[in-house]
Amino acid sequence: MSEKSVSQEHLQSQLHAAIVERIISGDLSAGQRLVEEELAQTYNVSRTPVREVLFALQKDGLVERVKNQGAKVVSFTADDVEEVFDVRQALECFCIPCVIRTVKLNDLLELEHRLKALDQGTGPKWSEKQAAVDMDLHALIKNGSRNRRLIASVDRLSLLLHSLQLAGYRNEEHVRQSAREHLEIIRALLRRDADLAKQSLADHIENGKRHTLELFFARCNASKALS
Amino acid sequence: MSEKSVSQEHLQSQLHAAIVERIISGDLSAGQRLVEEELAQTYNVSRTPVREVLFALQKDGLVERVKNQGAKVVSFTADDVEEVFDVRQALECFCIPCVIRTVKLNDLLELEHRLKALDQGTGPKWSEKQAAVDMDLHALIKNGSRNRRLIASVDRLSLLLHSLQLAGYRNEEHVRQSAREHLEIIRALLRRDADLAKQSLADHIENGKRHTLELFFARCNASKALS
DNA sequence: GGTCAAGCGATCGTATACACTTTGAGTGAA
DNA sequence: TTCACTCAAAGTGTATACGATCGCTTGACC
Repeated sequence: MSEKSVSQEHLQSQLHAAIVERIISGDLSAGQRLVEEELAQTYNVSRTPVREVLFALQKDGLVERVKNQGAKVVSFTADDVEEVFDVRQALECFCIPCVIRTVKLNDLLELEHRLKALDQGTGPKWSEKQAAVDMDLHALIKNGSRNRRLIASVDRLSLLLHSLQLAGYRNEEHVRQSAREHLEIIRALLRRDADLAKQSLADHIENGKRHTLELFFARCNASKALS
Repeated sequence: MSEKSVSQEHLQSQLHAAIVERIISGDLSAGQRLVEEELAQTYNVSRTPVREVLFALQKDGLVERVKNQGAKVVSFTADDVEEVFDVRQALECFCIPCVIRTVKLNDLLELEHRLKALDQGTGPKWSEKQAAVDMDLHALIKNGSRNRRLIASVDRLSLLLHSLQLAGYRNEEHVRQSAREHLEIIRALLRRDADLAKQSLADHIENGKRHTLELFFARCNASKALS
């Protein structure tokens, strides 16, 4: 009540955001138990809203709950990573025909322009800008579906990947390859070539999966080495 | 405590099942308010588990909740129906390549056999048997993906359709057409022809969407006529 | 007569209290 | 030593109580 500035609006929303943030930032690591009473004290609330937030996080796939045993942050396996990427591929590729019908030419051209501008230069915020293009392109695709359920599903999957710090990081070679793939997708869309765009997007997501799995295994081995 | 026989196992699970059942059976109709205290009294429990169940149902997409205003059974629009079918199409078609790799020949042949047996005869439980084949074929496809997240997503979507009593019912002409489409899909799978199987499945789901929308509009007009 | 604000009831959000389940450490006997 | 059992501690599941919010009605004022 004292340090919190905007404690007006729905404890649960704040709590949810706070805990998601802690999971995504890695402050709460995979497998860690989430004891209701502890969280309640941490945030100066009762167990009731904490329980409901844990419930929501379970449905989001960020925590696992076992009856009478409580909740813990999910631990992903390599299979999980594959599954998430595959579902994402299924959904995003499905968007393509609708995207081709509904996308605004200017949006595509702008993305293409930003990509070309980034092609040579390696300015200060180069990789952040690349990541921004990546996000915008994928947003353009999923939003192009005009299907709120599909959009929500893709967002859930993205959240899962973020929660594992398995999104975002790429080494320069990966980023460059990714950029080339983005350009292919955009050009296929510009040509209204649905099949090519689908194929390019599928390849792109498949590569993303491969890179993520490498990162995943690298981390696994790192943590094994510690023990 | 008195009339309930097996009140041992987790109130929430029982409650969840009970309320889902009431929504699917139509006992709780679209748009109907779900007041926590009422439900609590109906089932002789406190508001606490009721709240958590409503929370879960919201995440399942079966009820809508507005802060400080409570929950009500979702009302579907035609757009919602389209969205659900489209996502299902995206997911199930994506399964095909994996299905072709992993499916057991006998399972396909058995389905084909059952379909052929149903082709002419119009025995007593004819349409139930057709519906069973339908379910088994779609189960075979989604399970063939070996992707638990994808399977869970498809199941959620099916639950949504069931909740609107928009699944299951078909007139004889629809059922016959559906059976023909099933046969096409199975034959494409038997030939290991992924593209053809995808196309057949996509067409099949598209037709299902059309029939469901007809049913949906028929019901809308019927309820308009009442008012 | 219409409009807007205060009051009221219904209902939700949160806090607290109690009951039940699970876990694991400790004890005693084979 | 090992196994089985007991029992306490930790933590979840459920019930109840209280405070907060929203929509509707009422009544005064324009």
